[in-house]
Amino acid sequence: MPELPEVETVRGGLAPVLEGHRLARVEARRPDLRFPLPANFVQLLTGATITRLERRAKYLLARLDREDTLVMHLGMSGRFEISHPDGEARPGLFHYAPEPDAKHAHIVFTTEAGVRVTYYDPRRFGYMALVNTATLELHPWFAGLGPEPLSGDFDGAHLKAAFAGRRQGPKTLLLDQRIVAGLGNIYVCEALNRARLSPFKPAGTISAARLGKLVPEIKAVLAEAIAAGGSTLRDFARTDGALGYFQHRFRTYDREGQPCRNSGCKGVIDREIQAGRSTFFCPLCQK
DNA sequence: CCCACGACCTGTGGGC
DNA sequence: TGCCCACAGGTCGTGG
Repeated sequence: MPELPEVETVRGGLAPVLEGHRLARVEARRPDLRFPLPANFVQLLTGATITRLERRAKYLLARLDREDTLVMHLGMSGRFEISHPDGEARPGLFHYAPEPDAKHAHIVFTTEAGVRVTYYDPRRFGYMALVNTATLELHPWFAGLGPEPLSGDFDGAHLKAAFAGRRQGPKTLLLDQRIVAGLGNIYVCEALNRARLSPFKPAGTISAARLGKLVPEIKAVLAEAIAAGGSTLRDFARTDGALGYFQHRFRTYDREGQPCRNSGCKGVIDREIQAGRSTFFCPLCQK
C-alpha cells in the first residue's frame, strides 16, 4: 500500500496506542514475511516498551527501551489494524472482534493497555527486523538512502547532481530510494504531471531551473496526501478504519484515457510501461 | 557504474 | 458463472 504519505498516516495512527506502551504479548504466526523473522523476534519484543514511533523513507521505526529498534516495511500490501477490546477489559480476558482477514494476519502485538495491533500482508513483500539502534544508519537498508523529500536537504541542487549524466527519465530515477527516499509510483507520476515534466526526458538533460520547480511540486503533493490521510486503493485504510481520500485528487494515477487536470490542458492521460512499472502522464503538457 | 528485466507472493478485476 | 491473463502502492538480484 505504502508510499511516504501512507506510511506517515500509519505512523500517526499507531503512535497514540504504541508510544509509551509496553508490549504484553507478541505473536508471530509464521516464521517469515519477505525475509525470515529473527529467531528470537517474539522473545526480544515481549515486555519491551515502544518509546517512539518514527518514519524514515518508507520504514516505520519503533524505538524500544532496549538496544534494538523494531524496523517495519509494509511492502506492497502490508497494513495495520488496531482493535480495542469489547466488554470488560480485565487483564488476560480481553475480547476482540474477529480478524477480518485472519489468513493474512501475520504479526499481532498486544499492549499492556489491551490494545491489539495486527499486521496483515497478503503478498508478504513487507518485512520486520530488529536492528541495533546505535548502528542503524549503517545498516544496509538505511546506509544508502537519499534525503527525506520533505526535508531541506532535498532541493533542486540535489536533484541536479543526482541526475547528472543519467539517460533514464526522472520517473525512474525518482523511484530510486538512494536519490530521494520515500517516493513511489503514484506520487512520482503526480509530481511530474504537476511540474509538466516528461517522465521520459533523459534526466541529465533537465535544466536546473526545471528541477528547481519540480522539487516544490513533489513536496506539495506529499504534503497534500499526508493531510488527506494518504490514498486508499484496494485494501489500504487508516489504522482507525477511516479511509484516506487523496486518491480522489489524483491527476494521473490510474486515470488512463481521462482528461488531464492541469489548467488549460486538453490532453488525455496515457499509460506506458517504463522500467517495468506503469507510468501515467499527459503527453500533451508534460514535455 | 548504468540499465533492463525477472523474481518474490497473493489477490482482484476485466474480458471473453 | 467460470477461466485466464494482466496488473498491483516495492525492493532485490542477475546479467548485459
